[in-house]
Amino acid sequence: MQGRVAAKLDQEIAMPRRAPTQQRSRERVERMLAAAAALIAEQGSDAMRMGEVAERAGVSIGSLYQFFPDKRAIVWALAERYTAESQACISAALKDVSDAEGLKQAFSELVDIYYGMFLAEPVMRDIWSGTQADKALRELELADSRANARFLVAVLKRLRPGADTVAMETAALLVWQMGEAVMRLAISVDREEGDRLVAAYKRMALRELVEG
Amino acid sequence: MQGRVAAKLDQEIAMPRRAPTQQRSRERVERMLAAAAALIAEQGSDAMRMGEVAERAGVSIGSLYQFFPDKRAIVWALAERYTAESQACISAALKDVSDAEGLKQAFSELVDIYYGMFLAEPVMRDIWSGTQADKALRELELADSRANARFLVAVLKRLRPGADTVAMETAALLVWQMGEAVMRLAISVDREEGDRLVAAYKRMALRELVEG
DNA sequence: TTGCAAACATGAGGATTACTCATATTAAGA
DNA sequence: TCTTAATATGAGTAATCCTCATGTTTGCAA
Repeated sequence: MQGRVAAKLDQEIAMPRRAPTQQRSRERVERMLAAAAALIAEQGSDAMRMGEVAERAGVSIGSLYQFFPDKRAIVWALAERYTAESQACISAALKDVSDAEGLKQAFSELVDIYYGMFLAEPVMRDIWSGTQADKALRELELADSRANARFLVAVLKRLRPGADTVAMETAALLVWQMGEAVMRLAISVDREEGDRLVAAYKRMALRELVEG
Repeated sequence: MQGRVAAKLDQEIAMPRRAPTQQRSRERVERMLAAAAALIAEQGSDAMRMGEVAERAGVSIGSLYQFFPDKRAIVWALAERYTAESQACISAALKDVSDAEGLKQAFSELVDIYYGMFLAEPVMRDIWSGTQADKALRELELADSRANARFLVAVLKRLRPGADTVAMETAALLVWQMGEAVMRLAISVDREEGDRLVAAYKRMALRELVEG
């Protein structure tokens, strides 16, 4: 992304400049996000132009900047929604796992769901592909991975009560971040190889999680 | 990165617009790359300004564009040098490996060297952190991973002559790309956790490579 | 109902920056 | 020495993010 924006060396977390309080403005903010998502789906977030977002949302450029301090903040807001959704999903899937077989099943399903989302959701794919270049997004992804790792650690503690907690936390975080990397890789090669890579990752991660 | 450049939807591979043939211009190109590297080390490649690169290299902005079609091309040229260097290093380290113990030792050393480079080389760190956002760089990294994976596969074939080649290739590529991801993660958390993550990755990858 | 403050809306314009191009200069071969 | 291709220059172009002065609407208390 972004000329001016990137020049700012202090990449502070991008938050809404002003939270919309009225019904009218809340709807307008929704339209802005929807327009941004559509444009990202069409051309990618780098090619997304603020003027185009405003136009498509039916608002002025000024209104856009009333609620989003800069371009990154829009992408961040979309990313945050995705992480919130997926965290809920992951938490639910792992909540009741109590044995190795259950973990295998749940983890395998989660990976498939994630892979499917990466394949099908251009917006998500674009955002998480560009993650590494943006500090705020990188931090969001890391926080997300840590949260997901905690769900995994909870399961692991039930499976292997005796094992070292720090080692478990390390393994869980590793497994999760590797997963993100594998997804990015898998969607950038042809489908067949992508499938193989995801399957291999699944096997590898499960071995690590189950056997320690 | 960057306004105009990013807007170009056809992200063709960035190659020197004109190869310097005279001694004079070759030296100037070297100065440009050195200036770019210095600026990236200081502020990161996003904050690197073309005008600043030219000024620091002691050339005009026009000369810069004589040899590099755009900003990405400069970063790409630097990245390419790093991959060429590291590939030579990896090839050498794996060339004479013939048993599991040797693989463990060689792989472990390579990971340590890589990790050390990520920690110590701000330019390399910056470039590979931003990799995902730039198609040309992503392709370079993938090509690099594939090349390195081939070295690994050669070793694996010696270790386990009977095993499935495609599975080996998948595992090797996976291990390598995961390694890149782990390095990026490791340098973005505190040193202690980073060390733990790298160690866990090493163990995990070796188990996959040795045991299949 | 009315008045008022705060929230919201607007878009022309400022500022930055990647990149071009017409022109001038230098090197290399005939 | 002459000619041509390579190289050098930097003021100017275009694209785009973001600001801000000004106008409008909403919620609410008197």
